[in-house]
Formats: sequence, C-alpha cells, structure tokens
Amino acid sequence: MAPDAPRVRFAPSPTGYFHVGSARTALFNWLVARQSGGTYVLRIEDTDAERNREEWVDGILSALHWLGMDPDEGPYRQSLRTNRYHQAIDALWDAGRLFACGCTHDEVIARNKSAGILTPGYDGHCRDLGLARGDGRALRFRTPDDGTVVVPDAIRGDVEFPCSAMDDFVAVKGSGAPLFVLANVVDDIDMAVTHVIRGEDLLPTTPRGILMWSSLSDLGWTTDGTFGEAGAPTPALPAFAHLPMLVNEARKKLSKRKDPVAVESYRDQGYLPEAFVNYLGLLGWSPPRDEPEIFTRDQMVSWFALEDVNHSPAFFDVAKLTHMNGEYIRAMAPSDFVEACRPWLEGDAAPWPADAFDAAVFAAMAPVVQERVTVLGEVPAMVDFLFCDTPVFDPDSWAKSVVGDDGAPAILAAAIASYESLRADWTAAALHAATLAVAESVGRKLGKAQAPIRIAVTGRRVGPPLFEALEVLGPDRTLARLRDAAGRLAAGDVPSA
RNA sequence: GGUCCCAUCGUCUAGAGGCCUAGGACACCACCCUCUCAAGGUGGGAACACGGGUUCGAACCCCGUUGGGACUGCCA
Repeated sequence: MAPDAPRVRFAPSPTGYFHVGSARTALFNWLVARQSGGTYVLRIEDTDAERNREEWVDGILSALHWLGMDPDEGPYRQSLRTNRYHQAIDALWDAGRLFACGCTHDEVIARNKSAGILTPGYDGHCRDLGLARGDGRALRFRTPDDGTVVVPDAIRGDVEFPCSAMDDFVAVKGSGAPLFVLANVVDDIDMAVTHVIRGEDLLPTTPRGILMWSSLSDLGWTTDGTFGEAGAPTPALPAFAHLPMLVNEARKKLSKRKDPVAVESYRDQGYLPEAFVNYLGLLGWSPPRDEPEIFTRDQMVSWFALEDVNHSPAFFDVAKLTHMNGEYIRAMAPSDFVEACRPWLEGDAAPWPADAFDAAVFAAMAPVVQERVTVLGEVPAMVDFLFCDTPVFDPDSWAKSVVGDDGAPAILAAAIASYESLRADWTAAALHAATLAVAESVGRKLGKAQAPIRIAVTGRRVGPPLFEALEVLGPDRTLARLRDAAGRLAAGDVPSA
C-alpha cells in the first residue's frame, strides 16, 4: 500500500439494527478505499453507554459481512479508548479551550426564554465564570466569537459557517464521558483518516469538529500510534464528503419508526446482497452515461468518484430495488438459485414440516420458480403444494374459480379420467396435450379450463406453470387432489384455508 | 427563530452554454406473446419550481423568490 493511500472510515453508532442509509455510507467509503488501494476502517461509535450493546455491534458486523463489505481494519471501539479521550480533554482543558458549565439544558432554555430569545442554543452563562471541573459539570468547548469556519467538501465545495452562529457546545458530559465531536475527532486523528465520508446530517456539526481539530493541532497534539507512529503531529485536516440524505415518500429523513430501514429485514425477505448494493449505488450516484443501471461491484469501483455524487436527497424506492432483485435472481445460475433458497425452504422458517422437504423435488421445480420471484421469500408460497400434505387453499380462489364456476365439476372429472391414462407418460408435455383436450371437450380455452385444476392441486389461482407443477407432483398426489376437490365440490363443501 | 444544504418526468437519475422537439431506468397505461402469474417485446402519457439577469444562445452561469430538507441534545 502506498504511504499516501487513503484511509476512510465507516463509523456507525449501534442502534439495534443496520440502517439502509448507513449501508449506503459504508458502500461509498468502501468504494473509495477499493479504487485507491486505500484502507477501509470500521469504528464503532459507542461512547453513549445506552448504545453499547454487544449484540448490536454484532449486528453491524454481520450486516456488513452480508453486504460484502467487511472492514480492512477494526472494528475499533470508542468505548475501549476512553483513556485517550481523557488525555485530549485534559490537554484542551489545560489550554483553556474547554470551560466547566453546570447549567442543565432546561435552565438554558428557561434563561433564553425569559430574555425573550427564541433562538435555542447555549447563552454563554458559565463561559467566564472560571468554574472548576468536577461536581458533575459538563465541559463546553469555547468557540470563537467571530470568524468563519470553512468545511471543504468534495461533493458541495467549500461550505462556510459563521462562528457567530455557533454556540459553546458540550464536549464532555458531566459524568466526564466524552461526546461525539471530541471522540470522533480524536479517533480520526489517531487513525490517520484522510477522508471523512458520511451523511449530510453531519454537515452542520462538522465546523465544530474542525475547530476541535485545529485546537488539538495548535496544542501540539500527537497521534497515539493506533495507525502509524505514535507521537506524530496532528495530521492535516481530512477531506470531507457529505452524502445526500435518504428520504421517505414525504421527503423526510428515513424514520426507523415509519419506514422500512433495517437492512436485516431486506436480507430476511430474500433480497440478494449484490442487488441491494447495486441499488444502493444508484442513490446519489449513477454509472457513466450509456452504461446500464445494473452493474457489477468491480465496475462500480472503477467508475465511482466522490465528485460525481449528487447534492440532493434520494427516495429509497423499494419497488425499484425489488425489480432489480428480480433481475439478479433471474440472472443466477440455476444451482446458485437453489442454494440461495435453502434458508427459506429448510428448517423452521418453512411452511411445511422440516422432514417433508425434498431437495431433489425442489430442484426440479426451481427453474420455473426462479423466473417468477422477485425476492427469495416468495419461493415457499410457490412450491408449498409440493411439500404440504394438502394444498394451502386460497379461499378466494376456491370460491371464485371452483365453487363459482359451473364448469368446474366437468373439468375436474374429465381431467381425472384423462390424467389416469397418462400414468405411464407423466410429463409436462403429455399433461399439456391432455388438458388441451379436456378444455376442448368442455368448449373452453386452455387458459380458462386450467383454473379449477390448478386450484385443486396447488390451492391457488396463480403459481408456477401448471404442467411442470403436475409433473413434479406426480400422478398419485395429483389425482388424489383432483378427486378430493371434485368430491368436496359435489358435497358442497368449502375447505378452510 | 438561527445556521447550513438542496431544487430535471410520480421515483432514481443523464445533462457540466449550442449534440435537448431533455435521454435511460423503476412505476403506470395500452397492445403483443402466453396454460395462470411473471418474464419478454412494442408503443404511450409523464419533468427542467418561478422571476430577473449574463450570453448570439441557458436545464446548465449569477441574483432573487418560492418550496423542501438537515441541524440547532450532557444522541450520533
């Protein structure tokens, strides 16, 4: 690796699930590292004890693994680096960059309100009181009174923030625990991060980080050797890139309450990681002109450039994701498809008893299923008639196209007679021809005539091609189900689903 | 309220002053194909927020307006 190779970091906070926006951020970081021979670092920002749950961290790791973006380095845990933050806090305190403040948030608001100030934000109450550290006092960062902080952003250009609009923010909790900006900056310094690529929601706090960075730099702060040499001076400010937000239909930031944002749920529904990553790549970026939207990871790596990332928010469109997933599924080698389906077919998740599943039977049916599903989670419902003792009847289908069809009894009777003679030549082609004859005998087109048969055998009006399904099901079970349906129909019985 | 960001079809986007009577994809509609459903094929409707500049010429540059969003926490 070149000594000046980029070092990017993906720095999620554990939240209990892996957000699709985080996945997009991870991807763009990963792309920059891959295309430049750089290093992609994972850092868990768990300074908040509330968010420091082991299984949540495992969730991040497994989601990244599923996406094919395992870190090159890390995970580092901020919760394990508190000593280092305290060194920074002491240095900042000794230099007078921090001051103690005993005000609660409510007190600040109350003071502002009584002073007739609608503007939220710290009023500077304790700034020059010379309060001592301790006694549960928070430590605030003394921001400049005037001047401008410039955030050099690879996507948006220089963004300027007037210091006059910046209040003295809390950098250390009353408990002594460091907060986001401080830990984040100290880590980026120690880990020699060269590119900070993150969501646009962090843009407004970036000037605080830059102020923190320069203070540490001014103080002669040196790196701790996490990466590279211990004792090296504060590195130059990294490049920044703030990615556009991912929004919902209401154009609001994706909400964990209202929107389907958990990557895990997409995985569980049967989206393929490659399709998911491909779609994510289309959110805020697009391949070169004239290139199709479906592309490989390698192509993305070679084409991607931070400078080409869009500025405006993108709607996470599940319909488009789903379409792309279908494309990826259809493009799979048949054996890969069969293999990929296993989690949905074997074990407790399947809608049939575990020992009822027959891999060879599924494999025979798989090709026609592969062409019809958009997510793997749809597979069981397409083949359950093969593994359940009796079909899972859709009440509506049964009512409309069997009970509600005057011709159904005759069709079923004719099909039973016809199929019975086909036992020796039980193939889709023979079944097709036989059913065509049945249809003719009742004066119908095949499309209309096959409905009662399909429902009797599979339980539903829609499904895989009927004759392939019958071939795989076999003559015994097919005929038994046809007789069963005909019998119940004659008895006026409506089966429960 | 303050600071900042953003603005091309319903959606994701192409477009970096003349190639634009604005292209593609998803979604939608119609037709074709067809054993259901998909897939596939063909066709269709659908956008440069508005107003000023700059320029021979603006979706593209500048300013303003409007609209949307983010942040404004001892969360990250």
